[in-house]
Amino acid sequence: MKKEFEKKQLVKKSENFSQWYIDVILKSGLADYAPVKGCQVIKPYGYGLWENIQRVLDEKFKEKGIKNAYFPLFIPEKFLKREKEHIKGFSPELAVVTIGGGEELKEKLVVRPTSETIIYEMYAKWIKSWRDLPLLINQWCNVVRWEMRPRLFLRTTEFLWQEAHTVHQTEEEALEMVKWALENYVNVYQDFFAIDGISGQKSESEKFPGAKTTQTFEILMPDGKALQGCTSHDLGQNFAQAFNLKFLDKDGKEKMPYQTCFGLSTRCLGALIMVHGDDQGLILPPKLAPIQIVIIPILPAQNLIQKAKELKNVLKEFRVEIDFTKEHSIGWKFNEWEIKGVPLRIELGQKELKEKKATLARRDTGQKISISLESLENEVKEILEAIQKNLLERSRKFLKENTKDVSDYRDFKEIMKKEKGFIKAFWCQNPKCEAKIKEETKATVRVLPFDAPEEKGKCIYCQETAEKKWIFGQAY
RNA sequence: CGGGGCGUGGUGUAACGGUAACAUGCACGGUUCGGGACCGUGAGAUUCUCUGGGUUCGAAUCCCAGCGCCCCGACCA
Repeated sequence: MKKEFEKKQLVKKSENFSQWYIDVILKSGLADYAPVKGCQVIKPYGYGLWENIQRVLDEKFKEKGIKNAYFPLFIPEKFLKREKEHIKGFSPELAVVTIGGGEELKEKLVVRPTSETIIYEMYAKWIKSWRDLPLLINQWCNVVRWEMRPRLFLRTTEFLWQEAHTVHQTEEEALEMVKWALENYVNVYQDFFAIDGISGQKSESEKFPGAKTTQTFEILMPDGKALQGCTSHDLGQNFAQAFNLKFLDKDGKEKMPYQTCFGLSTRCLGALIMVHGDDQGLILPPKLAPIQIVIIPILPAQNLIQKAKELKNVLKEFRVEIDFTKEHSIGWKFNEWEIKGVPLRIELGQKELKEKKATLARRDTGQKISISLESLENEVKEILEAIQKNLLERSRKFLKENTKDVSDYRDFKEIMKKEKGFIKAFWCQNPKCEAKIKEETKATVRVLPFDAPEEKGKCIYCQETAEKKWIFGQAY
């Protein structure tokens, strides 16, 4: 009896983090393993989360004038080869179609790992005049990258994302877009995911293959490892050159435009799961939760069900679900909805009904509060906001507590061996030091924070002169 | 690609070389329900234990080969 009971429990987050991560995804119904290695099925509950993220981002893109379009899944291999860095970066992880309709293809087709090349091939055709710029297009799609070591959400062979590709007349305008895109992501992470991180620039070795510079938002996971939350790239004229993008400017001269691209993938769900979840399961921030409130009638009594329906109506501005099921005990239901991470639970029993009250249970703190039914709507609103805020604060606190200023390489090694986390340290920007540090500590340069002050210091590794402190961490 | 683990009802497991069992889940009926309740009935492996060989009177079990998945590394805008 006891044994079976325990089997249904999750592994403790603190005891076996990676097993907990898998358990919580499978048991909460976010996703399931697919029959193909490295591939997963995103189940309705997980897809609901993704849809909420899509909705938020899509709205912001449209406000900015970015329009959605769709480009093909297959990319002629030769397109990818046009930009040297690009093909070098992606070739190890490409899936390639060699047979079509039963016949060997003369020109192999790559299943897109990202769509720069096929999109820019089209852009070259569409852009003629300065009047065609800026060209601001986004697509929601799937991409395939044949990674050796897949992990649910974090690195699946096929994943979903959004990739925006913009073309501008001037470099200033392109840089403004790169900045806007990153800030937009950061805002979404903070306001909706309730996750804080560090935004800044990638090192030469870590940037996107083919980009001039890459900006990113680095998030710290509870196990001390870092996760890149999104990317925003300044492509300069690299691809414009490779794909022969030109336009006639107002002055009648033919010019080469400047490009950017930026993306966010379903990997962000991995961050969401890890950052907020606890031993009981997921904890979803109210703004993204597919179900914000679950109402549980303690008994399947008619008057309780009736009341639950009334309450749902009162709370119609929220995403509410009533648990009508009769099969399970109340304890079972509580646990089930906790695994699913629903931010707020409303318990409704005869006791509450008699007192014209409801019992509210917060998922983030476990706290139970008795609320008068009359003021329910306002109270619920406030509590959901409080949960959202609390989650962000927790994330901030964790980030702060686990970002350490280090000047001695011995300390650096020690920290990376034990608790990990972010390390702030001077780096001379020599790739050799970067490589050595990675070899010796598994940590890589994650990001140069935008707010890093100009200072005088010595590289943590080689002791040569360095001007900025970079953030190091072990990456997912 | 290296190391490890595992392939048996949907899931988790069991079975000395002797002819697949238990739990859970599922379906139906009933009793329950304030933190993972219970009773009864039933379906579900089924050319039976991932595939292909071998040993044997007899293989889920032993041997060989392969395949697959998971975990840990290496790799990874």
